[in-house]
Amino acid sequence: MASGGNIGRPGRPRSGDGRLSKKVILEAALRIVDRDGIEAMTMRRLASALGVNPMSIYHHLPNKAAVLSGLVEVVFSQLQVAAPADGASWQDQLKDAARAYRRVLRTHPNLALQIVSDTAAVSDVLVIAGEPFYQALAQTGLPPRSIVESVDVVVDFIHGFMLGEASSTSETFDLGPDLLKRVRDLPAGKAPALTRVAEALGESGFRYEFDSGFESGLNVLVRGIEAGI
Amino acid sequence: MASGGNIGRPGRPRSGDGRLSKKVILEAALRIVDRDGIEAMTMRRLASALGVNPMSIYHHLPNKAAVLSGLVEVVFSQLQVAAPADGASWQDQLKDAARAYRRVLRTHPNLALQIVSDTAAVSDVLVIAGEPFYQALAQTGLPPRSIVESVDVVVDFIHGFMLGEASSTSETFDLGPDLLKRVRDLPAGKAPALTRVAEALGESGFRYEFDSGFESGLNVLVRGIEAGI
DNA sequence: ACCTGAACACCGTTCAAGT
DNA sequence: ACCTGAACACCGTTCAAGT
Repeated sequence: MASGGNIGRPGRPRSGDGRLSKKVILEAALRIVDRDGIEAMTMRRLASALGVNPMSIYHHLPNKAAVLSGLVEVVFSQLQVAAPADGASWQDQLKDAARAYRRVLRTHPNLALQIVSDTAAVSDVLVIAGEPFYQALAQTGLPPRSIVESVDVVVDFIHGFMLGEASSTSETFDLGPDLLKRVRDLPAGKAPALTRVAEALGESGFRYEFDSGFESGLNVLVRGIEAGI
Repeated sequence: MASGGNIGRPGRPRSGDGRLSKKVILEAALRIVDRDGIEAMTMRRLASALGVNPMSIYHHLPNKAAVLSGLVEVVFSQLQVAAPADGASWQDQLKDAARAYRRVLRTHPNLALQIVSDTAAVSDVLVIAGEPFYQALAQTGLPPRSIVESVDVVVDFIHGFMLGEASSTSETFDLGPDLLKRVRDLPAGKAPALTRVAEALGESGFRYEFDSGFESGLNVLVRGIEAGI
């Protein structure tokens, strides 16, 4: 189904029949990025994954940058926010929009850096991806300018958060023991406030949970927006 | 001064005398990144900027990744927050810490992506860079766990913000006309809330100012943290 | 100890040629 | 119109050799 009426190995067009297209190229590229990381996505490896000459790709996409931008578009087009439950508060709608956005980025962690930094490619789709955020904030009664600023701070937070999350592998990022040790090795009095917090939390307390970290960030943001109304 | 008792062209050791060192290598690398961007920083170009064989660098730094991580450390070591004015509220201290952090990243915009994504290199210096944030939040009376979460949301916001700012060049990012056009080209009813905001602001209203965007983000965050006390 | 030259296994992309 | 092969100007890094 992925490549038309193809009876060969699934998902991989038999060389000769399944004509190359932007769509199949980007699908193959995304597969490489997801499996082996962004640095593995070279034009030559992409071509060989497609069973094709490296130069063939250039008939459908002008260069490597266009392939990567194309991937950003593909991923963003997958973003779907469930229509908000009718009775939901704007606070909950805003949080749902943020969670949906995070969910999409998490599906392709190896692409996160590209997504978050390829502003050109993003802004093409952002007018659609951003709608749920505007939808939620429209109900606050805030002036348009404040709505834009509120969306920005939420999106910036998500981007920053995703960078941290994407560069880690496990669900929980265990910097407890490591951080505690580093803090203790510090010249005395160099970072007293951090030291006090670290000692109070102890080893286990510093274990970072991405899910709860994300939620607590959302809480701060929502309350901050509320306070500005 | 940059390279010891050197009488040759300033800042550039005469080949032969000024022995290579991690320090001079990183200084040259940072110059390349600042001037020509991160992708221009190749081992071969770095070597030629130093007037040296490409392989010589490997005697002081194990590989290219180490050069880039080294740059992150160099930049972070420049971070200095002025000691807080004695009467300053924790809110103002937190904002000052954030502004100082942004200021450092802005000094090397071409390195922003690397800084924000090289978590390993960052965390080495973060125990020191983070202190002003902990200092400020210690005065809130929040429990240690909440302090950590508050620092995280602020830092994540700054990181996300910096990505947007670094990938733009001018002070003000003028997506007004462009965005308005794109919104109007949208299938009707596809993004009503965004459309309403965009029309209300008009072309000029959408002109994005990074400085005021950053400040309004800080305000939301500070008020959100206040509300959690 | 520090530096080098030649070499290897890659890159992205141009260009002229094939069907 | 689409695909290809050979070639160009690069990469990062290893290894053996020089001082």
